[in-house]
Amino acid sequence: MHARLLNPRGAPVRQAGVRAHNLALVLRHVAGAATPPSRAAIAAATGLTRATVSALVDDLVAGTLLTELTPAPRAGAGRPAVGLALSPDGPAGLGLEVNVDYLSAAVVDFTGHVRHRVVRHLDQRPAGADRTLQHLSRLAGEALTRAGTDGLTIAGGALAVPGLVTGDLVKVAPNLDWRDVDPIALLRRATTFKDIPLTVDNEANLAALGELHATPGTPTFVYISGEIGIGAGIVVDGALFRGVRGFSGEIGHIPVHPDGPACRCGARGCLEQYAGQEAILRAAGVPLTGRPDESLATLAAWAAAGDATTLTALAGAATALGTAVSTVVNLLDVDTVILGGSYAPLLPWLHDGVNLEIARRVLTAAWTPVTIQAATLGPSAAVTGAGDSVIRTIRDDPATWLSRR
Amino acid sequence: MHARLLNPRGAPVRQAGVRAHNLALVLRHVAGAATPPSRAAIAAATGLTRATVSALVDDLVAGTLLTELTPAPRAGAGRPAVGLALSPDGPAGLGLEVNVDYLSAAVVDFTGHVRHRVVRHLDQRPAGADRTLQHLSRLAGEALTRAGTDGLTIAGGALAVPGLVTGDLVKVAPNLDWRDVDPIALLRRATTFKDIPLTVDNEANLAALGELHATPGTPTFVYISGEIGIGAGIVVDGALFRGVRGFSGEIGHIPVHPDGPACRCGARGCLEQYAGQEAILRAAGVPLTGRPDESLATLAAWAAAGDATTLTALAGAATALGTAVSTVVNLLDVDTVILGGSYAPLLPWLHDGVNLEIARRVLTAAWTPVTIQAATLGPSAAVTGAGDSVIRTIRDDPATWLSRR
DNA sequence: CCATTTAATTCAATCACTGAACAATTTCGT
DNA sequence: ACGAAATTGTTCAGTGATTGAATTAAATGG
Repeated sequence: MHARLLNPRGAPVRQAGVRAHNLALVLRHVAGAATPPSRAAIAAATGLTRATVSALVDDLVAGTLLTELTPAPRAGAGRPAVGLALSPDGPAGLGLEVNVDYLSAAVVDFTGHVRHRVVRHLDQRPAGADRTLQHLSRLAGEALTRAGTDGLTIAGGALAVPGLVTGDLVKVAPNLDWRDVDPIALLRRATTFKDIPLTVDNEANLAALGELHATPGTPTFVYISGEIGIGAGIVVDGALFRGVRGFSGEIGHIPVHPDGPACRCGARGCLEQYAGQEAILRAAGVPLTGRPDESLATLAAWAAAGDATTLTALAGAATALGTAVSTVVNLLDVDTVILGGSYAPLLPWLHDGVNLEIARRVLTAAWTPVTIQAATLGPSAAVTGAGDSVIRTIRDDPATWLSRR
Repeated sequence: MHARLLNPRGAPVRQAGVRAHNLALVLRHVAGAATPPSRAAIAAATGLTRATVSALVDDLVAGTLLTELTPAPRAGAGRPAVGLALSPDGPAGLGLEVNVDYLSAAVVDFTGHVRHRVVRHLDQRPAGADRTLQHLSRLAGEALTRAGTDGLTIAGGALAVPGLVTGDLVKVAPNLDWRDVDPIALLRRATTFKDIPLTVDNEANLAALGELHATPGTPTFVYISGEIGIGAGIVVDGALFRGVRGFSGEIGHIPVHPDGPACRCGARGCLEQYAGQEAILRAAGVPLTGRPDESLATLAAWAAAGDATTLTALAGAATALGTAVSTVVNLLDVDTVILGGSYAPLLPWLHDGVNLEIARRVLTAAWTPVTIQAATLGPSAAVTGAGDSVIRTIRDDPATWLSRR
């Protein structure tokens, strides 16, 4: 039984590649361990020899990715083990988010903890990409100076956008009215981002990554983000499934009733028309104040009070959502669906309806019970996931990071 | 820029792993080359040195995976290159297929060519798993003796089944009326399969693999198999997407009209009710003789003759299929859809309807044109794919094969 | 017929991991 | 209190795979 090395597209592998792999292996083990493991424990768990692990750990400690803890009081005889843990002083990631009614920035340290987070609630629709990103730059500046006083090094930044992203380009963000925007170019005008590498991704994708790391033990799931639009992030075996161009997860435009009401996208009967935030609010009769967060609070309050119209509205949304989720499960055979965005607080009223549809429509429901759960990160999932995604690239491939310093 | 080694689940990597990877790299390059490359050409293309490539090629030739061709007449000066090609005498794969109205076995050699193929048309529904697999054993015996006279070594076998497969167990094959069948155990009763490793997989999955290798250059697509049921094989970046338990691709039970006619699965309005073989034949008024192949031929003939009822039936199926395909594309962002099974010969009458729905319903259709094409392998896609899947495991990881001989 | 050119092999050097021996540090038993 | 036992971590020679330069092999061309 020997390990298989899979290098996605035909690149040769030299000895350095072995080292790169094993560095990642050790780092992953430390990150996933319940309690700070010793070098010997890592060796036992990974199958590497203690000698090799020592050498690898030395490299990782020198690169500030790992820290040695003070020897813990140990049970039994023997030299006390020095525990190893991810270094809180290691490289940190900057998460950025542009959304319809707020901007946000966050600093996530190498252990995955959110060290700083700033939010500005403000309708971004009238501003336009240019001013919005200028505003975001200032917000990011605040977060970065705070990170600086902590002595953190920022390894990179990731921007979450509610729209279709290919590469680093935003093709369309319908609710922001963006088209073919290059947000990195616009952000780089600020001196704050002189030499920080930046990436852009869809909001649901990054939120899904955030949830992935917030709930270890569920490496395969679909995250559904219910905002004004409905997006999904598909995570398979701990990795985002992006599709050929990066446009995967457009669950909001799955046809639920092919001849249903017209959708903004030009088609008819899309999921958004039944389970989108605005559709639910309208069906429940909640007055649209222009502040989605307030309207949503009202909806939840009415539902909690048992208002019949509201409950009917939510039941309808749940059925439509359940139909779409059934489609997803039939196609992808995922066993976990995480409901995020505005769905998270509404889950108590959605849960049964969604489950009923799944029981009806998913062919394999009998053998593969599907778990529906609320997102744990709440509204900050996307920024957190964005910051997290930066440090994940280092965690997944520490060798390149170490060689660059 | 150095290569990343990713080992899916934390196994350590030693030098032998490097060799394993580079063996696969060389083999893949030879397999994908338009014309038999020399050692020097491989070195140039892969980035390895000529010395290394020589060593690797020697191993592969010794293991009968590669053969040296007689030096080709070369243009220009210099020592003539000896071309390298996949060996037709290398390990071969046995493909097996159980379907509703036929059994089939095929031998695929290491180059991917089908060397032998046998088919028995016979309704399997009354037989039951036990007798069906006994019958298949005999059929496989024929193919294997023929392979033996060719001097081929059979490395393993794969069985295609129209049903839900987890691991090596068939949970359900509705149209065969199988439940919790262990086909490998039943096949192993025959001495034919004394020590050949066997696997089982869904028919659409294996057909998709067959198409993958028959149409190089399309590493990401969805293969839709229109038989009595409708299944799909999802191929992403050259690999099957199986889902958590292996139940992915159940496209036949995507809800098209959630309140539509009842389906065998217990739900309502599943795709199968609109675009399944029986639904189309019924709508077109083709008499059901019990021989699906004959009925299908009649349908095609009537369509070609311009029969109005038939054309309406096909248009309806196309719309439903297009709705389901739109869902798939919205979710997975694939750019190619391959229609196989009974859909392949009907494509001329389905094409426009499917495309129309995609244009309407796929949000990103403007930037990601979706190609709809007919399967190239025809009805033998699954057996071929099954045989192919065996030699693919060797091609993807020649090192383990070499070490086992 | 010899210079040129391209292909393939040989061989010392390098790099990462292994395995065994060793050093370090603690607990346990008497 | 002290040595035996246990456990962690390091050192070092050995092994396997790749590199790179030198060498051998086999053709063309003037």
